[in-house]
Amino acid sequence: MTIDDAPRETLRGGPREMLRWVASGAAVSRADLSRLSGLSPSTVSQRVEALISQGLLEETGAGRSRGGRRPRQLAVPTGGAVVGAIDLGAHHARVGTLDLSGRVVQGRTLPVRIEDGPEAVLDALLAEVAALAAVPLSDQAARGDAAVGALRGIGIGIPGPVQHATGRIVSPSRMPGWNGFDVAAFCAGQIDVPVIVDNDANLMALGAHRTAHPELDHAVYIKAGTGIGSGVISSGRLHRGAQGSAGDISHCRVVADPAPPCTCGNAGCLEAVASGAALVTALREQGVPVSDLTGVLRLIDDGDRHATALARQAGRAIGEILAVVVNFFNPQVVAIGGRLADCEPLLASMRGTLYERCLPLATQTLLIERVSAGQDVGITGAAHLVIDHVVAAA
Amino acid sequence: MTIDDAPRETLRGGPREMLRWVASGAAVSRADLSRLSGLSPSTVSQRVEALISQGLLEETGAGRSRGGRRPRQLAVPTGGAVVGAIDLGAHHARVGTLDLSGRVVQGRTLPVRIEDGPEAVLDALLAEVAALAAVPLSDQAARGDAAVGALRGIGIGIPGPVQHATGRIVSPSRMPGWNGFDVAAFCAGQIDVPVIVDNDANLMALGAHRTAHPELDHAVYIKAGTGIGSGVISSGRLHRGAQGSAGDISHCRVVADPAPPCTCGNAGCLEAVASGAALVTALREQGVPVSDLTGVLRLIDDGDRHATALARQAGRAIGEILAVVVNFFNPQVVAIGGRLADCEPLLASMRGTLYERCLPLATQTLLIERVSAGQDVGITGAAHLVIDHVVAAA
DNA sequence: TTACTTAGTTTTGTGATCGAAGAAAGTGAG
DNA sequence: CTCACTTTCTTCGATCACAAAACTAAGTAA
Repeated sequence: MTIDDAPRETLRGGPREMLRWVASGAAVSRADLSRLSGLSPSTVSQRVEALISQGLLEETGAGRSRGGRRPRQLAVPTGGAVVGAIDLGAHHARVGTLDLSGRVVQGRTLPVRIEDGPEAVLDALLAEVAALAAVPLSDQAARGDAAVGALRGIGIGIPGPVQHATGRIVSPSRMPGWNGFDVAAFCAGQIDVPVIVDNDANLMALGAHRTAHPELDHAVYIKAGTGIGSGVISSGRLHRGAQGSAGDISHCRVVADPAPPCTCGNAGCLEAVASGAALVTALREQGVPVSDLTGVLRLIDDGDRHATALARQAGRAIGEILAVVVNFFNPQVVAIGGRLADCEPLLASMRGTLYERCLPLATQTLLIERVSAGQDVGITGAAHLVIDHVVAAA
Repeated sequence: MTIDDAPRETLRGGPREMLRWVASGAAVSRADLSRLSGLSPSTVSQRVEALISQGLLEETGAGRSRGGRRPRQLAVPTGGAVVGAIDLGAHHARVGTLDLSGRVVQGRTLPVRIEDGPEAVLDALLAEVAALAAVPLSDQAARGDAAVGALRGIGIGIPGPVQHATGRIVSPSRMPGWNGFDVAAFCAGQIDVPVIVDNDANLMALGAHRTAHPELDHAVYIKAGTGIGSGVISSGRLHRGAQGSAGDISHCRVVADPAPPCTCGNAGCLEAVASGAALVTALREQGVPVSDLTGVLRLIDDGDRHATALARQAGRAIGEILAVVVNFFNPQVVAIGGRLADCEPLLASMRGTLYERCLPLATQTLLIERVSAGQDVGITGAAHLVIDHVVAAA
């Protein structure tokens, strides 16, 4: 099953939002929800009623009084419905199940070999999701009568350009054998739940945004790992653009001398200058024996001159592109995630370039940060995407 | 009176949209409106009733039958309420009144001297608007009993950074004496109607979008005249960003050798390379005696080698920045307006650069065009902004 | 015990919308 | 000219999301 149109939160304080408030601890009682949502107590009561009857929320006894009647505490049921999520990377995939509030129930990291082709890779990952979903209570005693382990949908993040609407992969740089593959259709054939496919950077953006800044309207999240991508939040929603390729800045040209050739056939692409893969290649060409990004990061940590210089150059390159983006889009926050986000020299140069090249008005109140949520950002975003559809439809 | 928050079209087929449909001729009867809006006939009838009673719509007899009952024709009353609009430019201002459907009733171009300071300039322009609004039927016989010439609000476009929320101007490049001036507050003191202030590029974007592509979700409009700005439409709405500075790409750095100094203190800014002002300066430095942009455009038309080369360079510079924007934002359409939009060599280089530097996926279905609406795009956009507020509030 | 707070429910009302039914005003075939 | 059928538009409940008010529940503080 493929889902093409964006979810609409018809109602202020819709079901998703309520679930999230409760799950995050922002709301514990109906009264809290009423205050948060701005809805009247009666409406909230009615809503909560509906959510409870759907098994998406449960009452867990009474809380502390604050000078009046004690609140009836609400919680997202543990062991209830879950969604599956897959965050596919260049060498590893993060797979997990999450409850309907977006909290990770189980997460696992598996090695993958992209070059084995889509069928083999996806088969293995789907099997893992199915296995996780079937035993969501592995480490807890069975409890309650809620339908245990009902898998409501799967979200998949792909490290390359995806047409979200169709679920099809389009000309990926580093995924040989995947071009044109319809991930959504394939998965739909393997497992009978809604499958939503999106770019990994988009999912990171959504996950990070919902986790760290749900209240902000406009944000840009950069994912700098083996490749470079970005996800855009506009008016609180993921902006995908006309073809679903929004945020794909990997082949924007940056000044670099010499301009390194890119897998896309051009030279001087951001990805060819500032991605993890580019750093590895560049160091090797300088005769430094590194095998992968981990090695490069270790060298930088150790203060290696060449590696650090390259990191700085990468930071400037990212900053250069990001400066245009910030001027153009004027977001409230720019956050960088991915493995390169932990590289201090890179981050520092990026920040510097950004402040130097942006309109003062645009950087005046701009937050520039690191994506804080850890290895589960991707699957969190994927889950949110699925939840947004599944719960809204409920 | 200052208006701070964005308009929300709470209702599908809201009053504005209905007015626009009727005014544009897309709808002539209630039945048409029902088909267009997807609302039930009963709802439409009720709505139309309300609009008629507010004097925003009128019935003008019966139309042709199409095999059944004849439709009762609807029209936007001529000589009814109007909004005023001012599109301030570097040397001229376009001033006009528009009816509530966004159609220009009267338009006039006045010479202005920005350097006279905000009070003098705005006083003159407001006086002109007031004069126009007082006699909206100058060339028509008085007709009907509708309140004639009721001015419902004024929209103002400023050729520099504006904090839309407050109506304050922030560090403009080419507006000496205007920095920090609160246009909205000043105007509110002079004339007692809502005043909405925005950047001129934003207004051009809104005007062009509503005129040419109201059905598209994501668009970028470039205004290339004396300066360079852009306006962004995201999800059908003007995207202003965190500080209201979104779209301000004038000080993005581009490769240029030598990098010309910019008024902002940096060098190599897009504005310093590709704006009309930059072309004039550059030609003069080459010893070509031109006094203004008109002269430059004439030289290019005449095939002057230096001027044409500069125009091409400008086109490439704009294309370079636009390529990042297109990759990042993935719009459905990019349109260029302003006086430089008629410069063929510039346009050609821009297009070329864009296709060369963008992700194929992003340009695959991308429309690249010239803004077609003429000198009234700006005031049309301004009027739409005002109407969006005024009619929605009605 | 009394007064006050906070929490949550029930009842009733409002506004936007839809759907069904019907009224108004035609066309066109026989 | 009549009858069947269309198209247009209105009227009249029914529904849905939400709010306001009144009320119950269950506490604290004095």
